[in-house]
Amino acid sequence: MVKAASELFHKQGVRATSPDEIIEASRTGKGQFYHYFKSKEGIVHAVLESHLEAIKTGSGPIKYEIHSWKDLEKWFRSHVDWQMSFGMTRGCPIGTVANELTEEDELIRQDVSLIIELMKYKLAAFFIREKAKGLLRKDTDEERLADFCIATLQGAMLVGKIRRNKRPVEMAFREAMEHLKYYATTSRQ
Amino acid sequence: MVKAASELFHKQGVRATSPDEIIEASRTGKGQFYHYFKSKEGIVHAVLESHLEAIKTGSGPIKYEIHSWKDLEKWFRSHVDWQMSFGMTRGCPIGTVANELTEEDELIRQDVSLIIELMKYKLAAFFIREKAKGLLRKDTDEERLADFCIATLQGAMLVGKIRRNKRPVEMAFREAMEHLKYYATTSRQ
Amino acid sequence: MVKAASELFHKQGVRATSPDEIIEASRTGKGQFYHYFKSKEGIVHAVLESHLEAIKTGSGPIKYEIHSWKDLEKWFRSHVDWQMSFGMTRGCPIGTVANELTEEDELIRQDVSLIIELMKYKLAAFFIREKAKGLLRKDTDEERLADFCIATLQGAMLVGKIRRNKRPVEMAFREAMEHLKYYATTSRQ
Amino acid sequence: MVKAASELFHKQGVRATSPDEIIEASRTGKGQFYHYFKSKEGIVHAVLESHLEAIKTGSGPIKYEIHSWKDLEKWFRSHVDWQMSFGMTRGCPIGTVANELTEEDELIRQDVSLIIELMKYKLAAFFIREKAKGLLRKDTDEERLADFCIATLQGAMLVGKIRRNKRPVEMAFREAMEHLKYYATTSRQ
DNA sequence: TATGAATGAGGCTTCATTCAT
DNA sequence: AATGAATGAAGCCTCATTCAT
Repeated sequence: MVKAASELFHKQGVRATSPDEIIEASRTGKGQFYHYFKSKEGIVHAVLESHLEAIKTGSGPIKYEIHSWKDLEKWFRSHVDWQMSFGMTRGCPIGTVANELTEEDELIRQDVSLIIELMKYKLAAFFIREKAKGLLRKDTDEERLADFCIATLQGAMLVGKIRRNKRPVEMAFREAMEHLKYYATTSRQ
Repeated sequence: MVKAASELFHKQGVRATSPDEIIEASRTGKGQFYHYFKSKEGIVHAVLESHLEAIKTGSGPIKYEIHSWKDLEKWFRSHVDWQMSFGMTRGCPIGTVANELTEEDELIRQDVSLIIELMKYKLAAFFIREKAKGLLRKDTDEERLADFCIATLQGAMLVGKIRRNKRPVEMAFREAMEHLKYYATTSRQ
Repeated sequence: MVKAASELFHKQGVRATSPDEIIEASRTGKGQFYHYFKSKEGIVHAVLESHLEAIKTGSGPIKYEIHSWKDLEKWFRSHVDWQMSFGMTRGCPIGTVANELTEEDELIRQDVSLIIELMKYKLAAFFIREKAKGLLRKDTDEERLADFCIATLQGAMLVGKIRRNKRPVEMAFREAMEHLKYYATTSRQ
Repeated sequence: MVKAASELFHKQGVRATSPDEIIEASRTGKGQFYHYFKSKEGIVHAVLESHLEAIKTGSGPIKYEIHSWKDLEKWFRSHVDWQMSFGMTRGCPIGTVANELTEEDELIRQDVSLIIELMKYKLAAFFIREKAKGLLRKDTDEERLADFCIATLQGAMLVGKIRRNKRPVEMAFREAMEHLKYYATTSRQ
């Protein structure tokens, strides 16, 4: 059920997905839905929790355990690959939900915020370790780099969907990587 | 009417905005709406056209005539400032519309795509001019830089909305600027 | 539409009547209902307003212009007659709505309250006039008598419905009339 | 469970109370509910039986053992007091259930009818005894007086709830008492 | 006995659009 | 050009009840 919802939210957004549609896709009854999730917001929450879990545990198509520059490259890469598997018709599943937020959806906003922060710390952890190893410039702000990665990622995927084209995504990712590596290379100087 | 719709779409998204709401906000009648815009899609199109126009003509809060690094900095800066004026509760108005696209909305997708491309060429134009002046590394791919700018912009604003915080936006922008300037500084070497 | 709703509310109560049922009974469309009445509460309000009007103008089956003891008798009498026309299966249409009120229904409560107050003053007016003519004991509290009439009326009709029997209604009304007339007769002493 | 249901029915009516609500309020499971009461009608029946029992045995807040005019006064009085304890937001619990009856609810109607008849005979018993003692006019119809009491009671409490005010209740009760006592006083003549 | 998952009909409301004036 | 009444499909949710454990 959560899986069906997750898929639909990713495909067409939260607003465009009705409980009925989720119910039909998951072959259950109406009551079941409202038995497990008090409301539509409830299932959005559940879907986001499942995303959080996927990032934590490394299930899901994207691996967040980054231990080398190669891994980071792969992290970017797997996003494009995944997006391409949908013919460039979708963006990031989390970004898609996030973008639809309004001031009313404070609870959901917090869920998304938590996910973004987790992503951020997973990335920052890599930079911190690199710095500890002396492979990164001393004056690097690791969180800043993580924020930068996430922004580029989210934006690139959105543009990819808009343009239905992987090129801008790859271009943005390449520039981002180059920028990040610059911190590494110069550290060796 | 288009203005009212634009405001509502930015605030709460397209799907969450009903023709009735637009009609009420613009103090018109139902007939008017369907007279001028054949359908809801019609007004989305009109709103996007108005954004396109705003970018072209430089009306609107963001200036796309970039003639110096200062201007580019200002371009980023004015996005955060604008976002802050809504208490960090909204993202980019174009990104917000774009995000809700599904495979059905091909026409609207093209409208958004056009806007993104315009933005891109406005940015690329700056890099091209800089290169022409010999102030940018010869091997720079100007479009790539433009793609990178737009991705970072869209992503950063989205994260800003998610976190309800300007910090990650500023951080991402700073990194992006640093990266871009790197092309300039090294060009002097 | 209001008429159809009024009839259904009287027959089965407000809660047991769905907008759909009203819509079907009045042969309109769903949208029409919500176009005229913002909500179900809206039509309850409208129905109550129509009752208020009926009392004010004297349309409706009960006449509130009471100018003699005969009229008062007839006022009671016409209530039983009306109730009998439904085979003693219904109570007072206003009481029926009133009884379903909860603390949430403050607006509706005020509507009903207004009707009851109108009924009260129509009745009190008669007693006042009688007193003015010297046909009622000087120490009579006219409002009190009116309150008493309304209470007996409402209670008797409810009991009539419960028992499906006109007897208790008539009995209660007879006692009430006797009590009221006592004020008149003793005034002659 | 019956107690929880009774409370909820009194507060918001039968229709507005779902089995789920009763189950939650009584901290049981769904199965329990349908095990003990075959249906929602079943628990309404049980609640009414508990009211009947309360009147028979004199448990409950209202005493029906009336042996003096003082007791009768107290009978009326305790109703207002009880109603006031809910801030004049509720009517008579039996009247509330009764009001929602439709032609379908024949079984429940009979339950309520039985209660009303019991109330009636308890009251009539007092008048019969008074007459036997020669303290009531010979031509008094005791049942009629009882019907009158119950009607006034039900109606007054309903009006009290409508107006959220104890005054009309007290006024109606005072008139009723005066009327009843008139039978006693004149009997002495 | 006891628990709560499962069911699907139906309740209230909004939506996008068309029609009549 | 302008107004808002009319339409009915669909959206979100609750209800009363049954079933499986």
